Amino acid sequence: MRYSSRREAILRIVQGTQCHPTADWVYSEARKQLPGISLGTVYRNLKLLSESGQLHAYEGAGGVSRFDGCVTEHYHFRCQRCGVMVDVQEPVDRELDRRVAERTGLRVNYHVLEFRGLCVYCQQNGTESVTHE
Amino acid sequence: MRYSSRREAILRIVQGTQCHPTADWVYSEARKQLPGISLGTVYRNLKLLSESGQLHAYEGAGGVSRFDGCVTEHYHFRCQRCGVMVDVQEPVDRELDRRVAERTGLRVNYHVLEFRGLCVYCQQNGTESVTHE
DNA sequence: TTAGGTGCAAAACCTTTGCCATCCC
DNA sequence: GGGATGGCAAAGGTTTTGCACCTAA
Repeated sequence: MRYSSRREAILRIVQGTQCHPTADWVYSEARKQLPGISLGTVYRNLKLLSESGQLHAYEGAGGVSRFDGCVTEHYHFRCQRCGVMVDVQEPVDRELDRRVAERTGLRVNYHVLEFRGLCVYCQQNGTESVTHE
Repeated sequence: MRYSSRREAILRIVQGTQCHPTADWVYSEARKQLPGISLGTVYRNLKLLSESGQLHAYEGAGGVSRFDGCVTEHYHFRCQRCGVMVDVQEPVDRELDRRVAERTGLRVNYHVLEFRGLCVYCQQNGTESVTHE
């Protein structure tokens, strides 16, 4: 994969945030640095970067993907009301993969675990609008 | 929610399969019984049924939702090559939710766990086409 | 030089929605 | 009768893609 300034910027943007951004959020950030960048380029590079393991992609509610520059295995929590995605500090259980593989014959590479519920903000603001983050 | 023959048929179709179907698959099955049914109706009812807890929806790869008539908590495996989704018989760890909730202040209702890897078929047919299931 | 990267816009894709007719209750 | 449902088709939002033009190596 050849060097490209757009790809580097995109990777840095994703790595530089904890917010598990959508492609659209990355696009608007990228335009601050590279006003001429196009949305297609953002999508193309997010895909390339995730295929090459430099970031991770998670399918989100409503068919919107979220990206994560932290490629160390970890779990997530997603708020059922506002959709915010945060990291969860809980040890990853690799033993689980081994056990399932042995029992089923499936080849298990890893597992994705997502807790669902209400984030702290939404617990306190249940009836208000859904724009915080 | 009032009775409707389309909704009943749709629910039965989802409950009657183990394949975690997409909306499109449900649509094509439904047309066998009700040739005049429309795709919009299938989507509307899948949404209603999942909101009322009579089935579960999972966001899939490529922004495609898959539905599950088995609403008992359980884990899944998804093949990274062909996308097939199967149930995994592994006890659900509710203690995990309690622990995370206590530690983080998040309200955790449940968690979604998906194993990823290669299904038995794809382990043996790695280079062929991707249409089996 | 040249294969890979980019901008732009169109297309593809899945899903939702508006409108009017139809069906439960 | 009246409000929920359904058919149809158009619109919506996200992501991909074709093509001509750049750019890194």
